[in-house]
Amino acid sequence: MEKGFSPVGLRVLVVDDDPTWLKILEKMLKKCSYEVTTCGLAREALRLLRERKDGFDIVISDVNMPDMDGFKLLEHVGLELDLPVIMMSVDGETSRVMKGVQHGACDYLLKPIRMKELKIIWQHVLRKKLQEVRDIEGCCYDVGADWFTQAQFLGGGEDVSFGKKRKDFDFEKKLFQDESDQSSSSKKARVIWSYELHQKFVNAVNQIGCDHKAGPKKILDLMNIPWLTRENVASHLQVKLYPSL
DNA sequence: CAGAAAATAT
DNA sequence: GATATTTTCT
Repeated sequence: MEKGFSPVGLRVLVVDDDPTWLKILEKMLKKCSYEVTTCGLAREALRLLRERKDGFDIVISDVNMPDMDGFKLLEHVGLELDLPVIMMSVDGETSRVMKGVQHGACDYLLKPIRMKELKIIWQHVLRKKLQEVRDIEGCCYDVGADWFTQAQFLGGGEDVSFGKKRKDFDFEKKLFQDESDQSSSSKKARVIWSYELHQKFVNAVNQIGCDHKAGPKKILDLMNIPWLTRENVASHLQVKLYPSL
């Protein structure tokens, strides 16, 4: 077991596409005397992690990022590096939290995040290390298929009435699909058109001017946002230009 | 590739 | 249930 484990200097990698949160988290984490590294792109994070194997102790990542689903990142990290990963998002939607945990997140934080919560994240690092020791010492786990029963229980948790077997079944079906199908290739993350982003959009449209045709392609180029797709712009354009339809 | 419309997700 | 965003189809 680690003799002198200390939360001080814990190497934390923070991943969030929102630069504001990145700054805030960095500041908070540093106050906790952690060593902080931040990055705004999931891919970048993955690159850093691969580049400096054993260079971080824990990862804190936002769930929905435009360039890559946070779950995918979580999966890769857990698989390739076996580091504890904490997921975070603004909403506490049950299905997503569940998904995060199922995919190996050691914790799920809700924004806004408080110091209190960050101060104790080192426990996950320690816990993981202790767990590894146990595993090595040969402790057998009964990997019973109880999760299925539990999922059923959780699924019906919000609606505890009988006679809804059909619905429950569908729910389980979805869970299964999550586990198998897209386990490696997650769905496209939704783009959140923040004021800032919309601003860039408008800017681009203006730059193109009234004389030229402001097609999604050109707008996209002018916005110069790496992870944004033409479709994203197209749909946004559709709504902003023909609000009534 | 652009635009409309249908499908989903939040 | 309304709204926001994605996917599908022409």
